[in-house]
Amino acid sequence: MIFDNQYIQERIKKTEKLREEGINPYPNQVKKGIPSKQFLRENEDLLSMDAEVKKDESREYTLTGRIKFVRIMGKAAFAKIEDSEGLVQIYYSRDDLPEGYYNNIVKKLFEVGDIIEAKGFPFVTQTGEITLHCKEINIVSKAISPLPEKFHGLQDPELRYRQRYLDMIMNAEVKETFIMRSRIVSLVRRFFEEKNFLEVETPMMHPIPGGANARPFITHHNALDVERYLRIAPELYLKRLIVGGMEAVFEINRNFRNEGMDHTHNPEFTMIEFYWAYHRYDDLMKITEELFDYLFDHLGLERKLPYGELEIDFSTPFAKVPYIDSLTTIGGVPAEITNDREKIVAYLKEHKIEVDPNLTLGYLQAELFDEFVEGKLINPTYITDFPVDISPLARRSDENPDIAERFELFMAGKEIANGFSELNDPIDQYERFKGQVDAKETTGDDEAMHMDTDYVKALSYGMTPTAGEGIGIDRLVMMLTNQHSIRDVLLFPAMKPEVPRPELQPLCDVENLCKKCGHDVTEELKPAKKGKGMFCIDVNACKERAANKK
RNA sequence: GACCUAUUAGCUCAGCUGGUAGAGCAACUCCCUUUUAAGGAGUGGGCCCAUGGUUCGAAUCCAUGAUGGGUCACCA
Repeated sequence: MIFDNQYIQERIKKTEKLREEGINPYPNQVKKGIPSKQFLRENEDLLSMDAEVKKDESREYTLTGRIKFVRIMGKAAFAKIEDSEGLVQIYYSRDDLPEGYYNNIVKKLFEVGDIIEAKGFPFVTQTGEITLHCKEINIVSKAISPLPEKFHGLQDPELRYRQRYLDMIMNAEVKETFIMRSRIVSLVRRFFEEKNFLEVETPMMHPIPGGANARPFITHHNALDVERYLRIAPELYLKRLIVGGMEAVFEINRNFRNEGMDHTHNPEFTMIEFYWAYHRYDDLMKITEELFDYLFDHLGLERKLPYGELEIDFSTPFAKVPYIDSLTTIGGVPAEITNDREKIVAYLKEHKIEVDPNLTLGYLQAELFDEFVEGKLINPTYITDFPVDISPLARRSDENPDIAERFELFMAGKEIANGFSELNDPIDQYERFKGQVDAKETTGDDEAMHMDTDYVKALSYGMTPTAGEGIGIDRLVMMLTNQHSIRDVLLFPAMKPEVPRPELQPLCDVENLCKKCGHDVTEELKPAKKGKGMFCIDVNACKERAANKK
């Protein structure tokens, strides 16, 4: 049973006791009191009051919050209660409350973890803390589970993620990160709205997974009796909207990828994707820099932020390095190798990286990039002009058909954004999908894209030249809040299921005799392992008895 | 997926080379009308992650598994 813990039982008894006293432990008609910070601010003047006891009994306040500390000193007590803004101290004593209420109710039945309402007037304690002197205290919600230890709080990361609400109660700074996250999302949304982008919502359940290279989650639609795939990216739907005549759209929402989990990957994660007709990929790089400036200005952040041991300089414009150049200038790969498939395979082998030698040049270059370049990109850097064969949805460069008009933005060694001029040639798109389907077959790449003829059909009606980009919101938040695990920027990160403990089996009957010597004084025996019998506690005496038996 | 590491009271943690479990906070019973992680006196509380193995004896040693964390690999 989930309530069989002794501490919970104690608290349930107190809850019953409240009911017996005619007090509802879960009342419904409670209004939020004055915010804690406002209470402290409005009574700051008491601090400079020229009086022996600094107080103002004419002011009346109601505070509501969760009890975090209680200090009882006989007939008077202090407690700290916490609301969403922070802690505030209250004081209550026997003689200020109705007859018997202090001794029998507040002192006995209210405890750390409970949410209460306190009414009274402000005063300043001897140590100079603005405190509410209570004339009335009421229960708002009784907690029957105890809170973790008050000083160390909740440390165990597993419990912090599984019981995030407890983490939030105990670790105030957690809330700060999520407040930042909310502000960032809000500002991103506002930025694009101010640029006259239209926010749209496209399907989360796709008949064909598309828009990225990733394995999807599969679900089933009963009425239609068809498989549906949770979306891995909204890209292909957003571009259908461009075909339909929308010229600037964006969507901020979840993508789902059925892949491994680690400190930068969660099965569901948040992206913004935006599409901008009559623009090209270099416009995207400009607007992305604008977005960062907008965020930093509105969040009041310094342009140089710490990220663990690193310092990241977010000053715009960001560095720009063409993909192939980056292999040499940043990755240190000799230039004569980077365009030769066999040399790349050999070079990778030298560095103890095994690859499928059937991979195309672009994929092999991607191996080089992932291995030698990505981790070294600390300050925000655009890597531009990607190989076409790893960019199946991007438009070819007019100058070089092997290169796509595509960039990715990296910082702290991690990819944050990916954007390109969109491929709007339906025939070329059809061929590229076919290339992906072939890759699926030849190299067994189960993350390669599927043929989406419906999308090609949409393109066949003509799509304006368009540029589109996706920005990983979770990773962006990590960068701006100096968090190193995606789990720390997700309120409820994905976790493996908790395995319930099997019910304890009753101990089978064991003779109360020592297995060695036959001694039968129960107090002098102790059980070995379950079902394995009893043994003497006094080993020497046992040996003696065993010897005598013979 | 590989390797390393952790799992002991509600929480935070001790527990060495095997001898049968400890502290602080929290809880319970008292004392205490300006405390700040309040203080003082006392009491109760443990499937030592699970299952096997070694052993007279395992929280401790070994194996396997579960879950968490870390490193790497995979992955846009």
